[in-house]
Amino acid sequence: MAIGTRRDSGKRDAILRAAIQVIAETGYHHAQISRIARAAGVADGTVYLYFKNKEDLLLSILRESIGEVVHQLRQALLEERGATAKLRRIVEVYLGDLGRDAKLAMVTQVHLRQVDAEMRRQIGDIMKPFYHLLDDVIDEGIQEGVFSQEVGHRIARRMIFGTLDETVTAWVLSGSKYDLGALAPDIVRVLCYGISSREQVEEEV
Amino acid sequence: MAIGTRRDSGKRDAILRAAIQVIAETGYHHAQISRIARAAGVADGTVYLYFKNKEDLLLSILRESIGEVVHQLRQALLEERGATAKLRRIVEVYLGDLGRDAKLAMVTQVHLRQVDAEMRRQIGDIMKPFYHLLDDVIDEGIQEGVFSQEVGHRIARRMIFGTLDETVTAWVLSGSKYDLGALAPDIVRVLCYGISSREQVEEEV
Amino acid sequence: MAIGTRRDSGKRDAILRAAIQVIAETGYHHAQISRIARAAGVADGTVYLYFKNKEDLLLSILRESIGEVVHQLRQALLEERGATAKLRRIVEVYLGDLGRDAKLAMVTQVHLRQVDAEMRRQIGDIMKPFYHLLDDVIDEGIQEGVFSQEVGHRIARRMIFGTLDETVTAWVLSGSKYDLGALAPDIVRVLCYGISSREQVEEEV
Amino acid sequence: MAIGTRRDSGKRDAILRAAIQVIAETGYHHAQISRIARAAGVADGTVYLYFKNKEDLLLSILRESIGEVVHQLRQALLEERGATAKLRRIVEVYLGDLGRDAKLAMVTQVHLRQVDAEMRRQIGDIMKPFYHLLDDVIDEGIQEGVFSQEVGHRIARRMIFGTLDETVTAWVLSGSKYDLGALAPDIVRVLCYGISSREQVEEEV
DNA sequence: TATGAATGAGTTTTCATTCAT
DNA sequence: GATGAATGAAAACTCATTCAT
Repeated sequence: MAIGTRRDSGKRDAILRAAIQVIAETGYHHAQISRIARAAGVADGTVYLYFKNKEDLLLSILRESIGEVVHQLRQALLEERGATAKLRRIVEVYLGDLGRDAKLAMVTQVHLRQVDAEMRRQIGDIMKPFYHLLDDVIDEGIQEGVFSQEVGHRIARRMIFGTLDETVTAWVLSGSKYDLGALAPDIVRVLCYGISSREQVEEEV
Repeated sequence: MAIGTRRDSGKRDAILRAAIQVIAETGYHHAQISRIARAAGVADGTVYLYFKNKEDLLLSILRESIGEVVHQLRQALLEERGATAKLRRIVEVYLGDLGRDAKLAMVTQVHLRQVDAEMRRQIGDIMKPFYHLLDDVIDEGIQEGVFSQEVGHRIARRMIFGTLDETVTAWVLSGSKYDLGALAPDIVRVLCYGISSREQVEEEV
Repeated sequence: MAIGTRRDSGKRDAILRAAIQVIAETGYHHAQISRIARAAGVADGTVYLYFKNKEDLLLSILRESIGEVVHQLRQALLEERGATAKLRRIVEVYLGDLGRDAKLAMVTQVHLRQVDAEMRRQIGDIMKPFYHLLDDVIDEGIQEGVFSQEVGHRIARRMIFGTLDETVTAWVLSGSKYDLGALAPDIVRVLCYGISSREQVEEEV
Repeated sequence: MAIGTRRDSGKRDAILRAAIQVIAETGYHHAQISRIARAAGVADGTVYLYFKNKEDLLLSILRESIGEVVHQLRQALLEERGATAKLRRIVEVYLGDLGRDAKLAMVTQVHLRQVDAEMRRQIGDIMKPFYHLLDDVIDEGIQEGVFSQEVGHRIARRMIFGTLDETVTAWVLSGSKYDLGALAPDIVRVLCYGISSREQVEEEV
């Protein structure tokens, strides 16, 4: 995503790209710094000129990719009116972005999880802007009256994020063979209306 | 859950229980076999009389706990009529069981993920019976006309599992302070009807 | 010295002896654990069953050799009457012991010093019993009236220890070619009467 | 001492001073060239314009400071008549100079020793002029009849140097809190007459 | 069955030194 | 003379697993 699109510090980008490549192939614990360095065309020590340590390198991948998603989302949401439209856009951008970079998705969905408690906390911090974005849209929907106020913020957010996460992980683990972005409309529908049929809902109404 | 309820081979159970304890405390990678053995009151080598290796020990924890959940669910679902009631029961039992054993939940939700791609595949295999159970209930709901046939099986299953998973993980990471089982009704509602408000749905209908 | 004379834990002694050998040959910083292990006929990991780390291994060498010297000195001093006789015995045992094991002397006099401040503090702690022994003899001499009470404890102790240390170091660095123990009588005389000639002293008296 | 007193090549002096400062604070092995360079206000590479390598930098500190001591001693000894007076002056200048620069003393007494055998040999070479100075005074004393000819040159020199060295090291390690130079008279007395009391000596005479 | 002493493979990180500018 | 980005060699320590008893 964002990584590598800027012109400055070519080596830093090269290392990040190489890291995604190598981690996607071999997993976090088997991704040796020396392999990443070789793939980036730099010496081992050069990695440490740009990243504090291996952990920092991994977190930088997440930070910059999720940062880019959040950045794109902020732009995109300016164009949308209404919480439902904004939620749709969130799902589209999230699945679209990850669906376009299977290697990055492999790293964030699978390998990034192979870390200890301390790193998980840091990952949580990095994800916060995305959570806040979701929360804001949920808030807006409740204000507008299009989202149920009976469903708590937290439950709504966890459903949305849990569904997206499970969807991307399943796509990655199955080999990234189908078009992930194409699932967006169905995902949005199920997030908004659940799995119940219309008839069922009408009856209850 | 299932672990320790049977009377045979007390050492095997002792080792499994010790493993859950030690992994919950220190994480998978820091959970040394020697520490687990000491906690179980056996020698290091004895662990290898009951489990092929450390990986097998970890998978056994998941296999037996998820196996017990599935077993309980099968019993429970016999008492329920209608797909919606069955889905409700699944959520109740799942959240109830994990909510009663925070250490086990910590292991399955957090530490179990810190493994490589090959183990992820095996975890998928272990989870299959649970997925099938979900699929059967979704099927039944579509037949009955209470679940929408427009929503695909896979998307429905991933939404349900993704939501449950994210809910349990959030509970574990926040310190298991509140009653997880108490969330079941809200979770069921959001799974069935989504986050949209009733008024919104009526309008659309 | 003490190392290897006891019958228990043959591997621990083997590792200590190998460490003295390898450190004497290559210096502390170049003495790789794997080389020490190979020289001792054990696996690398075995070293860590007996010693906490490389630093602990080095300190153990000093602790046990100086411990043995102090032990021998305590025994020997029981046989002596008078502070001068005791001082003579200290010098004899000290030079005699180190003079009999050039490799050990090389380690304690040269390589052991190549360590950081924290280890130096620990070395100081290990040397304390030896310093105390010196102090006790100096005290006794002053009581008896054979040692000058004008010379402070500390200065006396530093002269004695500084002279012994410099003597052993010079012997080691020159290749341990002569008989170190044979220097004892001259050393004792210079410690007691200094470098002044008798005539000079008489004149002043 | 000598460092920084000459007007030429300000950078060389700046680097030497910075090196003493940084080594005194962090120890030889932790004193990175980049830190020394930063403290001196020059680039890393600049250090190598003035010193062959890190080892050469360290040896230069010793060479120039001991060189200055020897130079001062040569001047001072011209003013003295008699071996005893000269020895007194040596002790005064040595303890006085080091006592005035605790950082430099820390480097020469503690950190400078943390080096390998090869550097030890070079350190020995640098110390030679000081040893020769001692030897000359001892010679003179024997000629004059004030120093005993029974005590060998080497033993006398090692006692003198060992005592001085141990005294300075103890001062440095205890935090340089007291006046080192003030110890000179007591040190001289103990070097000349040893630790024996006058009564004791008279009896023996 | 049970023990536990012994094994040995495997990798991040630092930092003195170089050299193109 | 001066810079500082880039280099790359080098080693301690952990811990899952084995196997003789």
